[in-house]
Amino acid sequence: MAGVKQFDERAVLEKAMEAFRRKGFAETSMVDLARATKVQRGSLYNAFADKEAIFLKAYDLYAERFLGAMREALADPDPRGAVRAVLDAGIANMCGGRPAHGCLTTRTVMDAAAQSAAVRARVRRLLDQFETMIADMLAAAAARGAFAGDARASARVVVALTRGLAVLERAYGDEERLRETAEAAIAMMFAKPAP
Amino acid sequence: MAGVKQFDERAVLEKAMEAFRRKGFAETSMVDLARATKVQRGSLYNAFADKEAIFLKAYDLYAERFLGAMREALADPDPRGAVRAVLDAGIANMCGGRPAHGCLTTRTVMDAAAQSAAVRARVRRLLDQFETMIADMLAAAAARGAFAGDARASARVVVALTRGLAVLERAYGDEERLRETAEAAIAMMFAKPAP
DNA sequence: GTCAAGTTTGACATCATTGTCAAAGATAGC
DNA sequence: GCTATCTTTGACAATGATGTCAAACTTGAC
Repeated sequence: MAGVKQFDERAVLEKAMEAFRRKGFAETSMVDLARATKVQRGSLYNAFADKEAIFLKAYDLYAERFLGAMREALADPDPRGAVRAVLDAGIANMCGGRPAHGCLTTRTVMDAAAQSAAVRARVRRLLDQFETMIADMLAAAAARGAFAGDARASARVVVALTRGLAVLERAYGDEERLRETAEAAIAMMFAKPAP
Repeated sequence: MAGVKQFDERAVLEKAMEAFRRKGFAETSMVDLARATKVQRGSLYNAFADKEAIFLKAYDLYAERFLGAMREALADPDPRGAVRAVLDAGIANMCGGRPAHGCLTTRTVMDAAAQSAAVRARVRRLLDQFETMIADMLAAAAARGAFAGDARASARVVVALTRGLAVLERAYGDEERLRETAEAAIAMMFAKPAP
């Protein structure tokens, strides 16, 4: 059939996101995307500029959900609980799916083939927003006396930790291990002052 | 010329390592390797089985140096100082070069095209050895009463942190920022109990 | 009904990459 | 010097990717 668009752009981006999560930007070809979305390659080129354009839109979808999940996790007023919830949500995000999705942001950052200015800006923005959300939570806790330390710097540590967990997920594929590591990190970072 | 090998295998692997650090396993082609090593592509195929074989040998070279540097860093008997030295060495490792090398292990772990069993085993072994070195140091410190906590779990946190820093290096390309984040992490992890 | 506009489809050109191979060439050992 | 052996070199086939395009086709508007 022709004449009118045969597919829902949103649904296509959803499928494209799945594909990119599975194999990363560089390793996902237009043929892969066509297969995953059940839309002919030519139609994809007609609807979007190129692979990068599809990626950017799919990534926006991903970022929206990721940040939404993190915002929820950060609702806990106790900074320790909030950080635990953030790490838990991060682990759930990357260990979901079969085979496990992994972290799209981390994979994209490390992908030499995804180093266009637009892509770099996109992932940086997500990391910046993520960091700011955590910093805001910590700053609020500090204002109440529930946290001592530099909110911004500590937020960066938490972001770094989540990135590290994403790498270890790929290396070992062991969710339990990630949970233990996250727990240990929380124990170290929020060590109760000795009485 | 022909008849006898025109190149030093060690020197070739050195150059190959540079190339892999620059672009990662997947993005480095045999043509790239030929250019970088000044050895014809056919000669490379003659001397090694394929790209993966070259990578594995080059990675061994890298791992040897990385672990050597980390062993030195861990000589500091004070666990806080040792962890700082480890993070410093890690940052120096990935920020060296122009453009900065980045972390070869992290990149390889995240590279979907480098997921052969052999490559996976190689990077896992490096991470395991790294972790064990840190755990041993912490266990020794704990035995002297200079560290309280689970040495193994804490070592995993440190490894996770170094992986996270490697990701942030790629994302932001800002060494100073990495140093600040590392410092903040140490401050959080080795918080002095309140007097 | 006709037409303009947009979509689909398959084909095509181009390019990069991998891995193989045969021919040529040089060396070391005898 | 001869020869066996290994290396070099350039060519080649196969594969897979990207992006373009014209032709066929629908549909909605008039």
